[in-house]
Amino acid sequence: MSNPLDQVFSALADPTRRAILAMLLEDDMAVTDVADPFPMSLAAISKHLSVLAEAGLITQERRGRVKWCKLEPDALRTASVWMQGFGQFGPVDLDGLERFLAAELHGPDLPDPPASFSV
Amino acid sequence: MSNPLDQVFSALADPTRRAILAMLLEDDMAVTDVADPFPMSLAAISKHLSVLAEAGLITQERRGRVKWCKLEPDALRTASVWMQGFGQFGPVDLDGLERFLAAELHGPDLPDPPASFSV
DNA sequence: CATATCGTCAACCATCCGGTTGAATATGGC
DNA sequence: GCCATATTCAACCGGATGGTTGACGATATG
Repeated sequence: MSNPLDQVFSALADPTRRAILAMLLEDDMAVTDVADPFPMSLAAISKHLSVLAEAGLITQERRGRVKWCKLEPDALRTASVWMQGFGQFGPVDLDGLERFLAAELHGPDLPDPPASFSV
Repeated sequence: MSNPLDQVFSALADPTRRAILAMLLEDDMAVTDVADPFPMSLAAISKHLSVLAEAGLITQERRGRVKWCKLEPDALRTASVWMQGFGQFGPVDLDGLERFLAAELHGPDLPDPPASFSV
């Protein structure tokens, strides 16, 4: 699965990983802190972070004994460009955003992380 | 996996399915014709089409004994909106497009479908 | 009616995925 | 040196995925 689009899309296909990205949008975080709001083991989150890192969606820098995770939003660009081949999804489609949030918010499953960001 | 973002992203995570979408961008097609360029069974393609349909990325309409597959690019909008939360990937990022195509074209694996569209 | 075409269904298989647990490997602080 | 903290590793498990094959139900066509 070396294809970068494969990696990016399949990384994004998991709600836990999308939630992690949303958290990192607010600030860089240590692995332990990323794991905190999730109802699963630290090892599981560590694996999720590896997937995100291999897709290029985050980078991880070890400083001391803590490993800092940093969002790399540029990695979304290839995927975004690919999708744009199917129509123009302008950056400010507020209509679509509204419908999307409406559909999503009384939605599922996930824990409770940072709020304000849809998973 | 009822979450629509889960469905869309994981549908997009497979290169065969992305290739199918690219083919349907040019024209509606019957299942058999979709399957033609791929080195796998008709049943396999039929399953891929089901995945795409459940994600809302295509619709299928049976007319006579042939089932026509039609692209539904609107389904990409929720995913696109989600990604836009991470930065502004405007609809015309030609710089990114160029890098992306360069990286992709001497790329992988897939059969030979319609060309002109990166998988 | 007989036959060919279109597409799905069902069973099966190998592999991947998301999770667990427990042990192991740093590194930091006292 | 000793203990706690931060993170990964390794083995395991159940369920999803992507593919195969063969049989089947519809729909055209001669």
